[in-house]
Amino acid sequence: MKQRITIRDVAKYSGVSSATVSYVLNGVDKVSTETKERVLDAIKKLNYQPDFTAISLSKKKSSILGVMIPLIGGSLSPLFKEDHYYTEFISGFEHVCRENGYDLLISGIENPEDCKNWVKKRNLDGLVFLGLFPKSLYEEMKTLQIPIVLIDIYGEYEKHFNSIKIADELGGYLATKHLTELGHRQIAFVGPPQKQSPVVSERYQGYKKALKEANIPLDKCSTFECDGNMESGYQIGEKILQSGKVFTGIVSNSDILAVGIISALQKNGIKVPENVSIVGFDDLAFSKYVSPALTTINQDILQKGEIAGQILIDAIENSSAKMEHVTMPVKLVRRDSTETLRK
Amino acid sequence: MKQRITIRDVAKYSGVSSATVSYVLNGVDKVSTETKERVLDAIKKLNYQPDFTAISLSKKKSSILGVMIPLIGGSLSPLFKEDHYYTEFISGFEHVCRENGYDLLISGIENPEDCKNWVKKRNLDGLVFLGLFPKSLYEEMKTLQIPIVLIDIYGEYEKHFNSIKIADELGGYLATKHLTELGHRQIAFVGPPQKQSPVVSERYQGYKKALKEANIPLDKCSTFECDGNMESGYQIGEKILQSGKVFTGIVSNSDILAVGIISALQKNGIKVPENVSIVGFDDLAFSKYVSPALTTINQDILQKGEIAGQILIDAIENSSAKMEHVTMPVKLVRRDSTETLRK
DNA sequence: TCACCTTATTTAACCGGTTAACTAGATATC
DNA sequence: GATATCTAGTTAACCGGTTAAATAAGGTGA
Repeated sequence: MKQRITIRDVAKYSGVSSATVSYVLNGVDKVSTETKERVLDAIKKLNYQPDFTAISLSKKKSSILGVMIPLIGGSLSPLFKEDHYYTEFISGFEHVCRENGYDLLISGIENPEDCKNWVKKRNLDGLVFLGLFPKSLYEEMKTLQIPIVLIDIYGEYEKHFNSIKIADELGGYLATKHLTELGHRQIAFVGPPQKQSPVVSERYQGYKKALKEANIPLDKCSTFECDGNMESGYQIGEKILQSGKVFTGIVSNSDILAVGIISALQKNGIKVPENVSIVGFDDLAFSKYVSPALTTINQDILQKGEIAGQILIDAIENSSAKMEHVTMPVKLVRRDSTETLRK
Repeated sequence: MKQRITIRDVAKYSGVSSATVSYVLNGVDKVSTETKERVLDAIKKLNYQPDFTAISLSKKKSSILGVMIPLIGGSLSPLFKEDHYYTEFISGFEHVCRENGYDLLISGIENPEDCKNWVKKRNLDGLVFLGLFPKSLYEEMKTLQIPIVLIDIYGEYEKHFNSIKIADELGGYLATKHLTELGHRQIAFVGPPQKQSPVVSERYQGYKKALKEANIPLDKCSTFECDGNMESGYQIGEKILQSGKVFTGIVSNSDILAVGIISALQKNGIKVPENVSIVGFDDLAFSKYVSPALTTINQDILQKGEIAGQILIDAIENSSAKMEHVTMPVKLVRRDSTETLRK
């Protein structure tokens, strides 16, 4: 069995103590230039690779960041499976992690205890919460001594953690205004229950605002509640048709939902955008290529992931770092799922 | 600063040595029932959580499995961002990991050295390669003493590692046969270059076989090469139109490509399936909901991830485990992107 | 010349577990 | 009754790093 090259091997080879090697490795300014060179030489010659496990143990710092994703039914939320949001976010996050020597651990979390234990057992240095978790979890997290970033979370817990979100209300507003400007006056809003998700609530506020500006009474429109996945969008699409009400415009809380809705409408002979215009939200990678290409509210998810990583790493390495609350911009991207109202 | 509860605290509390606690924790049959109870009681009372970092160091086993994803341009492959394949796989993989007390680390890999060092520095217990890597990487991996699972890899390296793949040739055959049975005789095959990807090559073999069975000379058809992402599919869609040749059927190497192709066709006034029938490959979560819903070759990606996890964990925990080579089934799922050839 | 800093380096304890080797007492074997 | 084997523990070294404290050598100032 091939033995691992340890710091002591390097020490022996270069004729110094292991402490000196460690100092060289950590850039502690205590070592003479020649010794340093000898050590670095030995490291190269022996192809020494530090063992992060040992470093973690003694420094109590793992250089690992955790990405927490809600579990539903014991499995990563169905959303994870179908929503590019997660992968785009993780791509950005991973990039920053890698560039700074951190690794990322992904885990589904079912209850607060699990999460806390997970952090403890792995000595995680930081955490990002990707998705909506029960309140008790945030409560538990307060007692954790590591930086945490909440993504897309509103409410009381913002105070206690770093947070990144987007201009959700503006997004809802822009989406709706786009439709009113195209002449639509019967506009439905589709999304998960606002009580569950403040993000939806924010977007809904924007929706209401745009309706008001266009002098459209709220009672001419309707809100449809559903889960966040495509299947749910499909079902809500059918429900809209069965509702008896006629809508010429739909504001969807996500592209994922929009795709499901469009699928249901088209299956029932309703054409998008000829009969119904629909605006999505997120501008996922695939939204440009579905048919019709989605008009949607763009957010830079990749960058969101990068910022999350930066905030965490900054907080870890720079103890004077302040709590961060970032609100990222949104913009309307016009494609083919919306058009001027036909008389 | 709150101190961590260690095994020695538990030992002191229950009046035994730390070794005894360790034995209890590891189920070593050396401890009397009463002592065991006392220890377990102390663990509960003190809310002791083992430190996996320390365990990793002494056992040289981290309980962490690595998921390696190719980097392109320093960032997780663009495919990762848009292809549900990855998330579905990871969902399955994560599930098995979690149930067995493993965590998963995700990292983009640029070159073989990185990968090897990564494994060393984190003491990873096992690895899954998700995507296509340069040959030199597999070569390097041979020297690693941990179980590895290759996903969708053909060729010489199969011998040295566990592998999971699907019946690719059959898939290509079924997709093509479906089109010939619908009366199509001008059928294009679209996918990444076969030289790069043996998976594509396999599927192409199936395609050829089906054409032959239908007495369609190969030269009436064409192969189009592209990358694996949607944008690439879109471009190839336009290229097909510009090629001057007329195809009524397209076999696409993936749903991702198919969506891009359809997008391009529709933008140019070509209707799917009225003018062109197209068969995808993978049956991703969203393929049911795009318009038209994709006829495609289904594979169970979630299960693929689960099997990958099982193979790794089995190999880690059971030293007598043999090398595994799994070929998973495929089946045609008929939806709306294909129809009988119109005269 | 002596006391006092600096600087470069070593020593050794520590992080929180595991585990081989040892021990003491009880039980079995001949 | 002497010896071997089991059982239920303990001791202490070890995993591979870090780091506070000790040390040795050289340089300064009075």
